[in-house]
Amino acid sequence: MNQRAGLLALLNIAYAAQAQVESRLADSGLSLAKLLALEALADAGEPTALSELAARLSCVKSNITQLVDRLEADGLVRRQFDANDRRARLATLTAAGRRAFSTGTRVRQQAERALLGSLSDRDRRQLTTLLEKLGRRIR
Amino acid sequence: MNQRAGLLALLNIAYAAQAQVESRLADSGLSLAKLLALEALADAGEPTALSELAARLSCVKSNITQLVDRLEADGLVRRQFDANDRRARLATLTAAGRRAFSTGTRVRQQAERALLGSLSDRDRRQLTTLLEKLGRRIR
DNA sequence: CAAGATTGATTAATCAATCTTT
DNA sequence: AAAGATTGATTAATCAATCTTG
Repeated sequence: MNQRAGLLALLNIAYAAQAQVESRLADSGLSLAKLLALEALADAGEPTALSELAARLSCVKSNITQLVDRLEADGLVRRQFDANDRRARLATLTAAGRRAFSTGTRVRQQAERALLGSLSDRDRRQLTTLLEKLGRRIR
Repeated sequence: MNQRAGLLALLNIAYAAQAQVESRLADSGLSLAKLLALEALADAGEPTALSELAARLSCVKSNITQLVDRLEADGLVRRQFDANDRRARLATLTAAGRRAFSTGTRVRQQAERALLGSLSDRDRRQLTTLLEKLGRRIR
């Protein structure tokens, strides 16, 4: 994409920043999508229904089905049955999943500091404010 | 994703903004990826090799192959042979492609104004400056 | 019928491998 | 061998349709 002003500038930067983080995470066999799912599970602290996971990650259920498929294939997550509702599947972190979450989070924070650390405190505050304004207007 | 500070805030806003534009474009049967390809062709003003297109859109060649497949199926673009280099394929806009480019661009600009127009001139200048700073640091 | 989850199709991007032409 | 393009596999997301259970 171009570096023209406006929306495309925002998209270009965001995608470039994400690519940067993804490439760091890839060294640990993770993607940002996978890491955020692990984080949601870790935050929940207990087996979590896939539909609940979809809500927390604000995406569609079928996306979670496939993401959990891949996480399960990686051995980071396990599916369990829900004793209270036999329609539901619960996802839980495995030991490897907890390890991946903690190293992945460290990697992500490092990459994030490398990116946003190039801004001064004042610039970073300004950026946060502007993104908040935009965010309010969007949804 | 969460609305936590930092990188994720940037990604959330960017994705939301893009989704907004995509949904407007979808009414005309376009996506942002397709529109940007049409724009690159219109800007070039002449039949353009797919590898050249990949360079202009800064993506991988195989992506362009498939994007042009879809644009060709939509009747917006045609592949031609290159008389000077028989390895190359040239993409050209059809009449429908030129029309789609012009209406799509109007839709995009409208959507963009609806998004960024919520910011004051000063805020918009600030945002541009900050994105430039970030962009310099990233690549 | 509605909720939970899955499956299949499609878009969009990547990478690796391949095929043709230079 | 290198350049241009394509193909096939994979990740990630969406939507529509389906199946099971409530």
